[in-house]
Amino acid sequence: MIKTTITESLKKAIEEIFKLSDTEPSVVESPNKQFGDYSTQVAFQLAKILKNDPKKIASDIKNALEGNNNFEKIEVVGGYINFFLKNEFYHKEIEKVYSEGKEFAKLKHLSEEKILVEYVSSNPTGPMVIVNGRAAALGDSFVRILNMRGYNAISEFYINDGGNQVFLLGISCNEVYKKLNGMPYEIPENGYHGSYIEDFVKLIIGKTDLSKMDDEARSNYLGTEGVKYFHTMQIKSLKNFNVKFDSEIHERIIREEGLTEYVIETLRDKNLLYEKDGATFFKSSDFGDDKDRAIIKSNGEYTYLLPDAAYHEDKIRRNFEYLIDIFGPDHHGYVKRLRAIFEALGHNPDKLEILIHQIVNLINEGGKIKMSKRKGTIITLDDLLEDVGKDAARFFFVMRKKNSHLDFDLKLAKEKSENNPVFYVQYAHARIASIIDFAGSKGIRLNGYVNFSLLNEEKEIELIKVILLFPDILDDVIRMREPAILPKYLIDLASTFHSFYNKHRVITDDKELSLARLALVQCVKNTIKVGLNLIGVNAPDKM
RNA sequence: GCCCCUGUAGCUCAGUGGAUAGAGCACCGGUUUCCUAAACCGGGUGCCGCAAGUUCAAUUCUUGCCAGGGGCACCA
Repeated sequence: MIKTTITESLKKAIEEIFKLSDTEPSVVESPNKQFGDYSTQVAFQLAKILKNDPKKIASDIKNALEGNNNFEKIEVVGGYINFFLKNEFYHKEIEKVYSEGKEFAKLKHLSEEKILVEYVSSNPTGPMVIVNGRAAALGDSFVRILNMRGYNAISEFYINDGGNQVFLLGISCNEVYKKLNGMPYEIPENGYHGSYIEDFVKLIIGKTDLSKMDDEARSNYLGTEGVKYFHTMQIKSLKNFNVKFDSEIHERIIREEGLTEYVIETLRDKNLLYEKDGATFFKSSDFGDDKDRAIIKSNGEYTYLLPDAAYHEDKIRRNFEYLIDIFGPDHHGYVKRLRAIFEALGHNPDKLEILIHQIVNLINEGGKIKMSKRKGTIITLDDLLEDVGKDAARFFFVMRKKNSHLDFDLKLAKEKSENNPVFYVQYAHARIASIIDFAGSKGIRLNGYVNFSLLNEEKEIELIKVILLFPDILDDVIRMREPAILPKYLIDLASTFHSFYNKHRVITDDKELSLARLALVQCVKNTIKVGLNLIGVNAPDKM
C-alpha cells in the first residue's frame, strides 16, 4: 500500500516535468537503511528515453516531490532516488490497519471475472498420496488468497469416474476377492496392487454377498462401489487437511450429458480429426503440440484427453471466464494437448492457465523415502497428517516455490523447536495473546482512542512497516501464482515481532504508551492469524 | 533422442534487470528479579554450475554446455 502511494506520486511528477504519461516507475524497499525506506531507479529508465543524465533527471523529480508531506526527506544518490518517510505517515497507516481489524487486507469486488481453479482431481482408485497434498495445499491457499483480494474464485475437484480406471479398479478388486476366498487369482500388471484394495474388498464382503455374482458382475459392482468408497475417503482426507472444495464434478456426468460427443462432432466439423490404425486422432499439432493425439482408441474407448476436453467445455458453459488448472509434474507433457483441444473448441487459450508444481520427496533421517503406487509401497496423506500434524504439513507444502522439488523433512516438521518455522510463527501469535491477557489483568484494554504517534522507536516503526506490507504480499502471491511468498512473509513478521518484544515492554506504567503498543501487537496478531488461515494453518492463543 | 524443473554460504532456501547478493539451520559466545527463553542479541562465510551474448546495468533475460531430478502411451 505504501509502494502504490509513492508510485502514484512519482507518476504524477514525471508527467508534470517530462510530459510522459505511460511510465511505470518501480518502487522497491531500500536494500539498506542508509538508502531510506523506499527507492526507485526510474531515472535510469528515463535517461534513455530523455537522452539526459540520470542524476539530473533524479534531482528534477526530487524537486517536484519536495512539497509532499509524507516524506521526511528525499535523497538523490547516483541516479537513485531514496525516500525517507515521516513517522507520522506510518502512524496514520497503522491507525487505518488497526481500525479495520482482521479485514484490513480484504478487498471487495476487485474483479467480477469468474475464476475456476481445479486441483488434485486424483483418480478415485486409492487413497490421497503425498504429492496430492502439495497440489491441495497450493490450490486451496491460492483460492483463499484470490478471494481475500477481491477476485471471484471457486475451487473444483474433478472425479475421473467414467473411464478405464474404474474398469481396472473393478478387475483388481475382483482378483483380490478371489484371493481372499482361496481361489486362484492374478491382478493385472497395470491394475491396482496396494494393500488398500484388500481393505476395501474385505469391507464390502462384510456388507454384501458377492458369491452369487459372476466375475463380470462382481468386477462392475466392485468398480462402482470402489470409486465411491475411495472418493469419499479422499474428500475426508482433504477435509482433515483443511482443504474443501466449492464444487465437485463427475466425469460420468459429463459423459452422460453428451459433452464428449459434442467435442467429437465439433472437431470433426472443423476437420480436425482423422482415423489411423482404427483409432481417432485429433490434429493437436495444428495448435502447437508436438504430435497429434489419439482421442478414441481402436477398441472404441476414449483416451483421457477427450472427456477432459469435454470437462473444460463444461467449465466454460458454466460461465467461468478464467480457468486455472494445477497439475503435478507427471502431467506437464499433457499441457500442450489440453490447451490445443481447448483452443480447437473455439475458446481463447489465454483463458486457460495451467500451473505445474514439482515433486515431493519425503526425507527422514537424511534419506529419501521411495514410493510406488503400482507396487503398493505408498505413504498416504493420512499417514503424513498423523505423523506431523495438519499445520506443519500445510505450512511445509506451501513453503517452497511450486517449481522447486520439495524435500519434506519429516523430522523437522515434527520438531517443536525454533528450527520449525510453523512453531516459530504460531508462537508469535500465542505470545501476543498472552500479552493481551496480561494487559487485561492490569486493567489495560483496547476500547477507545489509541495515540499511535507515541510509537517512534526503531523497532516499532519496523514492525509497522512489515504489517503494512501484508496486502502487497498477497498481491505478489496472486501475480506470481506463488503461495510460497506468504509463509516466508509470516516468518519475517514473526521475527520482527520477536525482536521488538525482546527490546521493549508492551505493558508498562505509562498507560497511553502501553495502549499504543498493545494496539500495535494486536495488529501483528491479526495479520498472523489471517495469514496463517490463508494457508490453512491454525493460530493458537496458547502453546 | 525430445520435453519440463532445478543448480546461490557446510546444509535448507530467499532474491525473476539495479546500490556492498540475503535469511534460517549448523558452529562459537552472550541475554530471564520484568508481558510465554518454542524467544532475542553478537560473531563469517560465497568462481550466484560453466561459457558466450543482449543491456548504461545480469544471480535475474537469450543461447550453448555440464550436473541432478521428473516426464515422454491408443495410461490417467
